[in-house]
Amino acid sequence: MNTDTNISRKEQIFNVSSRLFKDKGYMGTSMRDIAGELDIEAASLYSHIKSKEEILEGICFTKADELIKAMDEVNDIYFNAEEKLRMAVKSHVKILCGDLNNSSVFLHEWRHLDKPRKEEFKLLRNRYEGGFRKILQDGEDENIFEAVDKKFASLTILSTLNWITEWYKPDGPMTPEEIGENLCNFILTGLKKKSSI
Amino acid sequence: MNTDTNISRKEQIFNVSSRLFKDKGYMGTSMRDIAGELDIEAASLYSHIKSKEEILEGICFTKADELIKAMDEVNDIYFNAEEKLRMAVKSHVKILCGDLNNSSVFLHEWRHLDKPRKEEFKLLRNRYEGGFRKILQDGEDENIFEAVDKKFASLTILSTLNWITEWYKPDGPMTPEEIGENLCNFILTGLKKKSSI
DNA sequence: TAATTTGCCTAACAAACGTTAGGCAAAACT
DNA sequence: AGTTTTGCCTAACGTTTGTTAGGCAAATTA
Repeated sequence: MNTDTNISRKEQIFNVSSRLFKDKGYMGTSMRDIAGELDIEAASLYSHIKSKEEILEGICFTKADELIKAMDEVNDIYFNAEEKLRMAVKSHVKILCGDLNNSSVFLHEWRHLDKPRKEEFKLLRNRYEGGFRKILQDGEDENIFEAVDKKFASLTILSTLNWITEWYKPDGPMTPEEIGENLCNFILTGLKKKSSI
Repeated sequence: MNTDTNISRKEQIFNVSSRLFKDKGYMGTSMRDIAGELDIEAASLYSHIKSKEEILEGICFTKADELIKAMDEVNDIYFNAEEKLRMAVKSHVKILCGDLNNSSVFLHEWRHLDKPRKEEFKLLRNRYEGGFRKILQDGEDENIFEAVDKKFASLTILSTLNWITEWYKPDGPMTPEEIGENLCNFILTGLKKKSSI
């Protein structure tokens, strides 16, 4: 029945939680809901975790780290801005699509973190967005991208990418790679200097 | 102090609620929170409304109607696809920016509607998205847009537009009209046939 | 002026919430 | 073998939740 037979109970709790948080929201999901999915009592969860917030924290910060790490790699490996942007977009899409539940929680439920952790999270997120801003700036310096407002453009790009979690279905007609490819083209047609087409 | 002095208490409740729902989510906002903002007791709210859900319903469906009505108008007035798309995008941005709180609730909190109302809502939303799909199809038929997957493209467009509510500030440097204009250009560069540039 | 409606109040409700305490059997170690 | 640890249990806690009942003064209507 449960295919998660060889992963720890703690991981099971996180998996179940991220699914429920995605579907009903952090605030709409009770400890009893989570426990119910695992056929145990709510109180039993506390043998494995410290609090409900710990689950949300774990999900949000793990995902943030994953994205930031991927962005750092892109900046290490590639040199020209177009290539960087292509790879950044693709790995963003890949990370999101590969883990829809956690990604959705990362994108929408972080605001229910308590005050200090929330500020910490926003710093991380801004650092990640900064990665995109920098790539856009590089492209402008290299004279291959239009001069655009970096904040505006990076948020527009991310908005396009993030909405994927709302409609992407793993068994749908497009693979994450194809989606990434399409979105890249869409974004780059808007960004590239017309003279270079 | 309260500039809402000549609007009904019911409207005040809706206004306050949409702000709180946006900031803390529907599930994170209690009737006592709402009442507190109006300096009355939670029980007093029930002189004006039937339930908490009624507030959420009101916000979500009012906004949905507003958007659908605007889309119908666009299709009535304009004829060629590019013009239609420009106007659809602009009125979408205008409606969102003109009422950030309600828009944000409309976009993110609808899933907390109860079962039957939620299904009803999803139908409306799909009808609205259908408006965009149709415009894209028109453009393809008129031979001015690239042939693209309509569902994919319309969702990509909407994702770009909807993210506005996350960062747009009424006192920021750009007006909703300018934003709409920029986003139109961004989207249309990606869509228009290269031969027609 | 009398009657009615409006808009708030206090008090309370049952249910659901996150979490703690203490216990107990089975599994894991020494 | 005896000891410790693990992972669950039941029971309960204090709080917060949406909502109802009933009352009462001020505003509105007749």
